[in-house]
Amino acid sequence: MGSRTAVRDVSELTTGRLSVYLRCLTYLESIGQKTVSSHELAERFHLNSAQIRKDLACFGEFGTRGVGYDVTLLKQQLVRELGIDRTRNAVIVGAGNLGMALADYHGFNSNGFHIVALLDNDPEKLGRISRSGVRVLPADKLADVIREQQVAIGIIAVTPESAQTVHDALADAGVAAVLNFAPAQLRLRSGVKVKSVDLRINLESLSFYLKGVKEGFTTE
Amino acid sequence: MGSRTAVRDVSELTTGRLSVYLRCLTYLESIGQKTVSSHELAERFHLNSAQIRKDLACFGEFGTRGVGYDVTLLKQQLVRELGIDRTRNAVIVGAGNLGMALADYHGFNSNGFHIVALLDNDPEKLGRISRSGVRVLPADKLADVIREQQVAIGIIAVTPESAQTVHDALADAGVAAVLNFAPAQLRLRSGVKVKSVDLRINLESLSFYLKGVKEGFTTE
DNA sequence: GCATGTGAATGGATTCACAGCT
DNA sequence: AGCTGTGAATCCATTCACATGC
Repeated sequence: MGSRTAVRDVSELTTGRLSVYLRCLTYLESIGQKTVSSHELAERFHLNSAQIRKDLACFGEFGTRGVGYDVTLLKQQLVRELGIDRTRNAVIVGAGNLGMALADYHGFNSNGFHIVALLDNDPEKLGRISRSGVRVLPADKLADVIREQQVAIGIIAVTPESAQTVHDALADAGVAAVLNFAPAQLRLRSGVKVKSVDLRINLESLSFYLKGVKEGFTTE
Repeated sequence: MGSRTAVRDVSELTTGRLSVYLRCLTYLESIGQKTVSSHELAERFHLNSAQIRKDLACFGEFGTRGVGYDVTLLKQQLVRELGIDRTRNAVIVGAGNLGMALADYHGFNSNGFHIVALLDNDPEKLGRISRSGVRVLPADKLADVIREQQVAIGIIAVTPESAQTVHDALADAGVAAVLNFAPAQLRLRSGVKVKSVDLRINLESLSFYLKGVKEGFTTE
Protein backbone atom coordinates (compact mmCIF):
# COMPACT_ATOMS: atom_id res chain seq x y z
CA MET A 1 0.00 0.00 0.00
CA GLY A 2 1.51 3.29 -1.01
CA SER A 3 5.21 3.54 -1.58
CA ARG A 4 7.72 0.80 -2.09
CA THR A 5 10.37 2.74 -0.26
CA ALA A 6 10.62 2.82 3.52
CA VAL A 7 10.55 6.26 5.05
CA ARG A 8 13.93 5.68 6.63
CA ASP A 9 15.62 5.32 3.23
CA VAL A 10 14.87 8.86 2.11
CA SER A 11 17.07 11.63 3.43
CA GLU A 12 15.58 14.71 5.01
CA LEU A 13 17.31 16.85 2.46
CA THR A 14 15.35 15.02 -0.17
CA THR A 15 11.99 15.39 1.57
CA GLY A 16 12.65 19.08 2.05
CA ARG A 17 13.14 19.41 -1.67
CA LEU A 18 10.00 17.41 -2.37
CA SER A 19 8.12 20.17 -0.56
CA VAL A 20 9.80 22.70 -2.78
CA TYR A 21 8.92 20.78 -5.92
CA LEU A 22 5.36 20.54 -4.72
CA ARG A 23 5.16 24.31 -4.50
CA CYS A 24 6.65 24.76 -7.91
CA LEU A 25 4.14 22.34 -9.40
CA THR A 26 1.26 24.04 -7.64
CA TYR A 27 2.35 27.26 -9.25
CA LEU A 28 2.73 25.71 -12.70
CA GLU A 29 -0.68 24.12 -12.37
CA SER A 30 -2.15 27.50 -11.42
CA ILE A 31 -0.85 29.05 -14.62
CA GLY A 32 -2.27 26.17 -16.63
CA GLN A 33 0.89 24.32 -17.57
CA LYS A 34 0.26 20.63 -18.30
CA THR A 35 3.73 19.18 -18.58
CA VAL A 36 7.17 20.06 -17.30
CA SER A 37 10.67 18.66 -17.71
CA SER A 38 13.25 18.44 -14.95
CA HIS A 39 15.25 20.95 -16.97
CA GLU A 40 12.51 23.51 -17.05
CA LEU A 41 11.82 23.07 -13.35
CA ALA A 42 15.51 23.59 -12.66
CA GLU A 43 15.72 26.72 -14.78
CA ARG A 44 12.59 28.35 -13.50
CA PHE A 45 13.19 27.75 -9.83
CA HIS A 46 16.98 27.67 -9.61
CA LEU A 47 17.36 24.01 -8.89
CA ASN A 48 19.44 21.20 -10.35
CA SER A 49 17.77 18.97 -12.90
CA ALA A 50 19.69 15.81 -12.07
CA GLN A 51 18.83 16.24 -8.45
CA ILE A 52 15.16 16.65 -9.22
CA ARG A 53 15.17 13.39 -11.15
CA LYS A 54 17.10 11.57 -8.42
CA ASP A 55 14.76 12.84 -5.74
CA LEU A 56 11.67 11.83 -7.65
CA ALA A 57 13.13 8.46 -8.52
CA CYS A 58 13.00 7.49 -4.83
CA PHE A 59 9.29 6.89 -5.22
CA GLY A 60 8.84 5.38 -8.65
CA GLU A 61 8.92 6.44 -12.26
CA PHE A 62 6.53 9.30 -12.84
CA GLY A 63 8.04 10.85 -15.94
CA THR A 64 7.82 10.03 -19.61
CA ARG A 65 11.12 9.90 -21.48
CA GLY A 66 11.27 12.42 -24.24
CA VAL A 67 8.42 14.40 -22.68
CA GLY A 68 8.79 15.17 -18.98
CA TYR A 69 6.33 15.04 -16.09
CA ASP A 70 2.60 15.57 -16.03
CA VAL A 71 2.22 18.54 -13.69
CA THR A 72 -1.02 17.51 -12.02
CA LEU A 73 -0.10 13.86 -11.72
CA LEU A 74 3.29 14.54 -10.22
CA LYS A 75 1.79 17.04 -7.82
CA GLN A 76 -0.72 14.49 -6.59
CA GLN A 77 2.04 11.96 -6.20
CA LEU A 78 4.10 14.35 -4.07
CA VAL A 79 1.10 15.20 -1.92
CA ARG A 80 0.64 11.51 -1.26
CA GLU A 81 4.32 10.85 -0.63
CA LEU A 82 4.56 13.73 1.82
CA GLY A 83 1.52 12.37 3.62
CA ILE A 84 -0.46 15.58 3.33
CA ASP A 85 -3.34 13.97 1.49
CA ARG A 86 -4.93 13.64 4.93
CA THR A 87 -5.20 16.26 7.65
CA ARG A 88 -3.16 15.96 10.83
CA ASN A 89 -3.95 17.70 14.07
CA ALA A 90 -1.36 19.68 15.96
CA VAL A 91 -1.16 21.63 19.21
CA ILE A 92 1.02 24.59 20.01
CA VAL A 93 2.46 24.80 23.50
CA GLY A 94 3.21 28.37 24.51
CA ALA A 95 0.79 31.18 23.69
CA GLY A 96 3.32 33.99 23.60
CA ASN A 97 3.94 36.13 20.54
CA LEU A 98 5.43 33.34 18.56
CA GLY A 99 2.87 30.71 19.51
CA MET A 100 0.02 33.07 18.66
CA ALA A 101 1.58 33.97 15.33
CA LEU A 102 2.11 30.32 14.47
CA ALA A 103 -1.49 29.51 15.36
CA ASP A 104 -2.60 32.02 12.75
CA TYR A 105 0.05 31.12 10.21
CA HIS A 106 -1.74 30.04 7.10
CA GLY A 107 0.74 27.32 6.22
CA PHE A 108 -0.03 25.63 9.54
CA ASN A 109 -3.79 25.61 9.04
CA SER A 110 -4.27 24.33 5.53
CA ASN A 111 -3.45 21.51 3.17
CA GLY A 112 -2.90 18.72 5.62
CA PHE A 113 -2.49 20.46 8.95
CA HIS A 114 -4.86 21.79 11.56
CA ILE A 115 -3.99 23.53 14.82
CA VAL A 116 -6.56 22.38 17.37
CA ALA A 117 -5.36 24.32 20.41
CA LEU A 118 -2.83 26.54 22.05
CA LEU A 119 -1.73 25.58 25.56
CA ASP A 120 -0.26 27.83 28.20
CA ASN A 121 0.09 27.88 31.95
CA ASP A 122 -0.22 31.64 32.31
CA PRO A 123 -3.74 32.23 33.72
CA GLU A 124 -3.77 35.63 32.02
CA LYS A 125 -3.80 33.97 28.63
CA LEU A 126 -6.39 31.28 29.23
CA GLY A 127 -9.55 31.56 27.19
CA ARG A 128 -8.05 33.93 24.68
CA ILE A 129 -8.66 33.11 21.06
CA SER A 130 -6.25 33.75 18.20
CA ARG A 131 -7.44 35.70 15.17
CA SER A 132 -8.04 32.52 13.24
CA GLY A 133 -9.99 31.07 16.15
CA VAL A 134 -7.55 28.84 18.02
CA ARG A 135 -8.37 28.76 21.73
CA VAL A 136 -5.82 28.99 24.57
CA LEU A 137 -6.29 26.14 27.05
CA PRO A 138 -4.56 25.45 30.37
CA ALA A 139 -1.36 23.51 30.01
CA ASP A 140 -2.60 20.73 32.24
CA LYS A 141 -5.16 19.80 29.61
CA LEU A 142 -2.33 18.81 27.26
CA ALA A 143 -2.69 15.05 27.53
CA ASP A 144 -6.49 15.22 27.29
CA VAL A 145 -6.48 17.33 24.17
CA ILE A 146 -3.90 15.13 22.51
CA ARG A 147 -5.88 11.99 23.25
CA GLU A 148 -9.33 13.34 22.45
CA GLN A 149 -8.35 15.07 19.22
CA GLN A 150 -5.82 12.49 18.10
CA VAL A 151 -3.06 15.04 17.89
CA ALA A 152 0.01 13.76 16.04
CA ILE A 153 2.19 16.86 16.13
CA GLY A 154 3.31 19.06 19.00
CA ILE A 155 4.76 22.50 18.40
CA ILE A 156 6.98 23.90 21.12
CA ALA A 157 6.94 27.69 21.41
CA VAL A 158 8.00 28.16 25.03
CA THR A 159 11.18 29.41 26.67
CA PRO A 160 14.31 27.28 26.39
CA GLU A 161 14.06 26.51 30.11
CA SER A 162 10.66 24.84 29.77
CA ALA A 163 11.31 23.20 26.43
CA GLN A 164 12.50 19.84 27.72
CA THR A 165 9.60 19.52 30.14
CA VAL A 166 7.12 20.32 27.40
CA HIS A 167 8.82 17.92 25.04
CA ASP A 168 8.60 15.12 27.57
CA ALA A 169 4.96 15.90 28.25
CA LEU A 170 4.20 15.74 24.54
CA ALA A 171 6.09 12.48 24.19
CA ASP A 172 4.32 10.96 27.19
CA ALA A 173 0.96 11.99 25.81
CA GLY A 174 1.69 10.07 22.63
CA VAL A 175 2.59 12.72 20.09
CA ALA A 176 4.82 11.23 17.39
CA ALA A 177 6.36 14.37 15.94
CA VAL A 178 7.54 17.65 17.41
CA LEU A 179 8.41 20.96 15.83
CA ASN A 180 10.58 22.83 18.29
CA PHE A 181 11.07 26.58 18.20
CA ALA A 182 12.81 26.87 21.55
CA PRO A 183 16.55 27.48 21.34
CA ALA A 184 17.48 24.43 23.38
CA GLN A 185 19.20 21.10 22.77
CA LEU A 186 16.35 18.69 23.46
CA ARG A 187 17.05 15.26 24.79
CA LEU A 188 15.28 13.06 22.29
CA ARG A 189 12.64 10.50 23.19
CA SER A 190 12.49 7.27 21.29
CA GLY A 191 9.64 7.09 18.83
CA VAL A 192 9.31 10.87 18.63
CA LYS A 193 10.67 12.69 15.62
CA VAL A 194 11.90 16.20 16.34
CA LYS A 195 12.60 19.05 13.96
CA SER A 196 14.04 22.18 15.44
CA VAL A 197 13.78 25.63 13.94
CA ASP A 198 16.21 27.95 15.55
CA LEU A 199 15.48 31.52 14.55
CA ARG A 200 18.42 32.94 16.41
CA ILE A 201 20.95 30.62 14.75
CA ASN A 202 19.87 31.84 11.35
CA LEU A 203 20.54 35.42 12.32
CA GLU A 204 23.91 34.54 13.78
CA SER A 205 24.84 32.78 10.60
CA LEU A 206 24.07 35.97 8.68
CA SER A 207 26.14 37.91 11.17
CA PHE A 208 29.08 35.64 10.50
CA TYR A 209 28.73 36.36 6.83
CA LEU A 210 28.47 40.10 7.42
CA LYS A 211 31.74 40.08 9.30
CA GLY A 212 33.36 38.92 6.06
CA VAL A 213 31.64 41.62 4.02
CA LYS A 214 33.00 44.38 6.21
CA GLU A 215 36.47 42.94 5.86
CA GLY A 216 36.05 42.81 2.13
CA PHE A 217 35.41 39.15 1.34
CA THR A 218 32.14 39.67 -0.46
CA THR A 219 31.33 36.21 -1.76
CA GLU A 220 30.31 37.53 -5.20
CA MET B 1 42.59 41.94 14.05
CA GLY B 2 40.03 39.21 13.61
CA SER B 3 40.52 35.74 12.23
CA ARG B 4 43.07 34.20 9.95
CA THR B 5 40.41 32.25 8.13
CA ALA B 6 38.31 33.77 5.38
CA VAL B 7 34.59 33.57 5.93
CA ARG B 8 34.13 31.65 2.72
CA ASP B 9 36.24 28.74 4.00
CA VAL B 10 33.89 27.84 6.82
CA SER B 11 30.78 25.86 5.99
CA GLU B 12 27.37 27.01 7.14
CA LEU B 13 26.90 23.75 8.95
CA THR B 14 29.91 24.66 11.02
CA THR B 15 28.74 28.17 11.81
CA GLY B 16 25.35 26.85 12.82
CA ARG B 17 27.07 24.58 15.29
CA LEU B 18 29.22 27.43 16.57
CA SER B 19 25.97 29.11 17.61
CA VAL B 20 24.98 25.95 19.42
CA TYR B 21 28.31 25.74 21.19
CA LEU B 22 27.97 29.36 22.20
CA ARG B 23 24.68 28.60 23.90
CA CYS B 24 26.11 25.62 25.68
CA LEU B 25 29.01 27.67 26.96
CA THR B 26 26.71 30.46 28.09
CA TYR B 27 24.83 27.90 30.11
CA LEU B 28 27.98 26.38 31.59
CA GLU B 29 29.23 29.84 32.49
CA SER B 30 25.92 30.60 34.18
CA ILE B 31 26.30 27.57 36.44
CA GLY B 32 29.83 28.60 37.26
CA GLN B 33 31.82 26.00 35.35
CA LYS B 34 35.32 27.19 34.50
CA THR B 35 36.60 24.55 32.14
CA VAL B 36 35.06 22.02 29.76
CA SER B 37 36.37 19.27 27.50
CA SER B 38 35.00 18.49 24.07
CA HIS B 39 33.90 15.17 25.52
CA GLU B 40 31.87 16.73 28.27
CA LEU B 41 30.26 19.19 25.87
CA ALA B 42 29.36 16.29 23.60
CA GLU B 43 27.84 14.24 26.42
CA ARG B 44 25.88 17.03 27.99
CA PHE B 45 24.41 18.43 24.83
CA HIS B 46 24.23 15.39 22.57
CA LEU B 47 26.92 16.42 20.16
CA ASN B 48 30.02 14.73 18.74
CA SER B 49 33.33 15.52 20.41
CA ALA B 50 35.49 15.15 17.31
CA GLN B 51 33.20 17.48 15.44
CA ILE B 52 33.39 20.07 18.18
CA ARG B 53 37.17 20.03 18.01
CA LYS B 54 37.19 20.21 14.22
CA ASP B 55 34.75 23.10 14.20
CA LEU B 56 36.72 25.07 16.75
CA ALA B 57 39.99 24.34 14.98
CA CYS B 58 38.81 26.47 12.05
CA PHE B 59 39.64 29.56 14.07
CA GLY B 60 42.77 28.71 15.98
CA GLU B 61 43.81 26.65 18.96
CA PHE B 62 41.79 27.60 21.99
CA GLY B 63 42.09 24.46 24.05
CA THR B 64 44.74 23.13 26.36
CA ARG B 65 45.76 19.52 25.82
CA GLY B 66 45.11 17.40 28.83
CA VAL B 67 42.69 19.99 30.22
CA GLY B 68 40.06 21.22 27.79
CA TYR B 69 38.69 24.67 27.04
CA ASP B 70 38.32 27.68 29.29
CA VAL B 71 34.56 28.30 29.24
CA THR B 72 34.64 32.09 29.35
CA LEU B 73 37.52 32.45 26.96
CA LEU B 74 36.04 30.13 24.38
CA LYS B 75 32.70 31.84 24.68
CA GLN B 76 34.24 35.23 24.00
CA GLN B 77 36.09 33.78 21.06
CA LEU B 78 32.86 32.42 19.56
CA VAL B 79 31.08 35.71 20.09
CA ARG B 80 33.83 37.41 18.16
CA GLU B 81 33.95 34.81 15.41
CA LEU B 82 30.20 34.98 14.91
CA GLY B 83 30.46 38.74 14.68
CA ILE B 84 27.96 39.39 17.45
CA ASP B 85 30.39 41.39 19.56
CA ARG B 86 28.85 44.44 17.87
CA THR B 87 25.17 45.21 17.32
CA ARG B 88 23.63 45.08 13.86
CA ASN B 89 20.46 46.78 12.84
CA ALA B 90 17.68 44.95 11.04
CA VAL B 91 14.29 45.76 9.57
CA ILE B 92 11.32 43.48 9.20
CA VAL B 93 9.21 43.85 6.08
CA GLY B 94 5.64 42.71 6.63
CA ALA B 95 3.78 43.59 9.83
CA GLY B 96 1.40 40.65 9.82
CA ASN B 97 1.22 38.10 12.60
CA LEU B 98 4.62 36.68 11.89
CA GLY B 99 6.38 40.01 11.39
CA MET B 100 4.92 41.35 14.63
CA ALA B 101 5.93 38.23 16.53
CA LEU B 102 9.45 38.39 15.14
CA ALA B 103 9.75 42.06 16.10
CA ASP B 104 9.08 41.08 19.69
CA TYR B 105 11.15 37.91 19.62
CA HIS B 106 13.79 38.25 22.25
CA GLY B 107 16.49 36.51 20.25
CA PHE B 108 16.11 39.19 17.56
CA ASN B 109 16.51 42.11 19.93
CA SER B 110 19.50 41.23 22.05
CA ASN B 111 23.13 40.20 21.94
CA GLY B 112 24.14 41.64 18.64
CA PHE B 113 20.86 42.40 16.90
CA HIS B 114 18.39 45.23 16.98
CA ILE B 115 15.14 45.56 15.06
CA VAL B 116 14.80 49.21 14.13
CA ALA B 117 11.49 49.10 12.27
CA LEU B 118 8.66 47.13 10.76
CA LEU B 119 7.54 48.12 7.28
CA ASP B 120 4.18 47.50 5.68
CA ASN B 121 2.11 48.96 2.89
CA ASP B 122 -1.23 48.34 4.55
CA PRO B 123 -2.41 51.80 5.76
CA GLU B 124 -4.37 50.09 8.54
CA LYS B 125 -1.14 48.97 10.16
CA LEU B 126 0.89 52.17 9.91
CA GLY B 127 1.82 53.79 13.17
CA ARG B 128 1.15 50.70 15.21
CA ILE B 129 3.81 49.75 17.68
CA SER B 130 4.75 46.23 18.69
CA ARG B 131 4.79 45.28 22.35
CA SER B 132 8.52 45.73 22.55
CA GLY B 133 8.24 49.15 20.89
CA VAL B 134 9.03 48.58 17.23
CA ARG B 135 7.10 51.02 15.03
CA VAL B 136 5.32 50.15 11.77
CA LEU B 137 6.38 52.48 8.98
CA PRO B 138 5.11 52.79 5.40
CA ALA B 139 6.87 50.46 2.99
CA ASP B 140 8.03 53.33 0.81
CA LYS B 141 10.29 54.50 3.63
CA LEU B 142 12.31 51.30 3.28
CA ALA B 143 15.35 52.77 1.53
CA ASP B 144 15.43 55.80 3.84
CA VAL B 145 15.34 53.74 6.99
CA ILE B 146 18.03 51.41 5.73
CA ARG B 147 20.32 54.27 4.83
CA GLU B 148 19.71 56.42 7.88
CA GLN B 149 19.98 53.62 10.41
CA GLN B 150 22.69 51.67 8.61
CA VAL B 151 20.59 48.55 8.45
CA ALA B 152 22.59 45.47 7.47
CA ILE B 153 19.88 42.81 7.67
CA GLY B 154 16.44 42.62 6.08
CA ILE B 155 13.85 40.17 7.33
CA ILE B 156 11.13 39.20 4.87
CA ALA B 157 7.78 38.32 6.44
CA VAL B 158 5.41 39.00 3.56
CA THR B 159 3.38 36.74 1.27
CA PRO B 160 5.25 34.59 -1.24
CA GLU B 161 3.89 36.78 -4.05
CA SER B 162 5.57 39.92 -2.73
CA ALA B 163 8.73 38.25 -1.53
CA GLN B 164 10.84 38.79 -4.64
CA THR B 165 9.87 42.45 -4.89
CA VAL B 166 10.75 43.03 -1.27
CA HIS B 167 14.00 41.15 -1.67
CA ASP B 168 14.98 43.30 -4.62
CA ALA B 169 14.06 46.46 -2.76
CA LEU B 170 16.21 45.39 0.19
CA ALA B 171 19.10 44.56 -2.12
CA ASP B 172 18.79 47.87 -3.96
CA ALA B 173 18.76 49.75 -0.68
CA GLY B 174 22.08 48.17 0.25
CA VAL B 175 21.21 45.50 2.74
CA ALA B 176 23.86 42.77 2.73
CA ALA B 177 21.97 39.94 4.37
CA VAL B 178 18.39 38.73 4.23
CA LEU B 179 16.45 36.33 6.40
CA ASN B 180 13.48 35.15 4.37
CA PHE B 181 10.35 33.66 5.93
CA ALA B 182 8.25 33.69 2.77
CA PRO B 183 7.75 30.31 1.16
CA ALA B 184 9.19 31.32 -2.19
CA GLN B 185 12.28 30.52 -4.25
CA LEU B 186 14.01 33.88 -4.31
CA ARG B 187 16.17 34.86 -7.21
CA LEU B 188 19.42 35.79 -5.53
CA ARG B 189 21.14 39.12 -5.91
CA SER B 190 24.89 39.28 -6.02
CA GLY B 191 26.43 40.57 -2.81
CA VAL B 192 23.38 39.69 -0.75
CA LYS B 193 23.45 36.63 1.47
CA VAL B 194 20.07 34.96 1.93
CA LYS B 195 18.94 32.48 4.53
CA SER B 196 15.47 31.08 4.19
CA VAL B 197 13.39 29.66 6.98
CA ASP B 198 10.47 27.73 5.62
CA LEU B 199 8.05 26.88 8.40
CA ARG B 200 5.78 24.89 6.17
CA ILE B 201 8.54 22.63 4.88
CA ASN B 202 9.41 21.62 8.40
CA LEU B 203 5.85 20.53 9.05
CA GLU B 204 5.71 18.61 5.80
CA SER B 205 8.90 16.84 6.68
CA LEU B 206 7.29 15.71 9.95
CA SER B 207 4.25 14.59 8.01
CA PHE B 208 6.45 12.45 5.81
CA TYR B 209 7.86 10.83 8.89
CA LEU B 210 4.41 10.28 10.38
CA LYS B 211 3.33 8.41 7.30
CA GLY B 212 6.04 5.87 8.13
CA VAL B 213 4.95 5.61 11.76
CA LYS B 214 1.42 4.67 10.81
CA GLU B 215 2.77 1.99 8.53
CA GLY B 216 4.92 0.69 11.34
CA PHE B 217 8.42 1.90 10.52
CA THR B 218 9.06 3.68 13.78
CA THR B 219 12.68 4.73 13.46
CA GLU B 220 13.31 4.11 17.20
C1' DG C 1 15.58 13.88 -30.97
C1' DC C 2 14.67 14.50 -26.38
C1' DA C 3 14.16 13.80 -21.48
C1' DT C 4 14.06 10.31 -17.99
C1' DG C 5 16.30 7.26 -14.77
C1' DT C 6 20.69 5.68 -12.97
C1' DG C 7 25.54 3.84 -12.32
C1' DA C 8 29.84 6.08 -11.81
C1' DA C 9 32.55 10.04 -10.30
C1' DT C 10 33.11 13.78 -7.57
C1' DG C 11 32.90 16.63 -3.68
C1' DG C 12 31.76 17.47 1.32
C1' DA C 13 31.04 16.48 5.85
C1' DT C 14 31.48 13.39 9.70
C1' DT C 15 33.85 10.15 12.28
C1' DC C 16 37.85 7.52 13.56
C1' DA C 17 42.09 7.02 15.66
C1' DC C 18 46.33 8.57 17.06
C1' DA C 19 50.43 11.67 17.37
C1' DG C 20 51.72 15.31 20.27
C1' DC C 21 51.36 18.40 24.12
C1' DT C 22 50.43 19.48 29.29
C1' DA D 1 47.11 9.95 32.26
C1' DG D 2 44.12 13.00 29.69
C1' DC D 3 42.57 15.87 25.99
C1' DT D 4 43.49 18.57 21.97
C1' DG D 5 44.29 19.00 17.14
C1' DT D 6 44.46 16.59 12.75
C1' DG D 7 45.53 13.29 8.86
C1' DA D 8 43.19 9.25 7.18
C1' DA D 9 39.02 6.71 6.48
C1' DT D 10 34.27 6.59 5.97
C1' DC D 11 29.94 8.04 4.93
C1' DC D 12 26.56 10.77 2.48
C1' DA D 13 25.02 14.03 -1.06
C1' DT D 14 25.46 16.12 -5.39
C1' DT D 15 26.67 16.16 -10.04
C1' DC D 16 28.02 14.07 -14.34
C1' DA D 17 27.17 11.52 -18.32
C1' DC D 18 24.99 8.08 -20.76
C1' DA D 19 22.14 4.00 -21.72
C1' DT D 20 17.29 3.44 -22.15
C1' DG D 21 12.78 4.36 -23.78
C1' DC D 22 9.24 7.49 -25.76
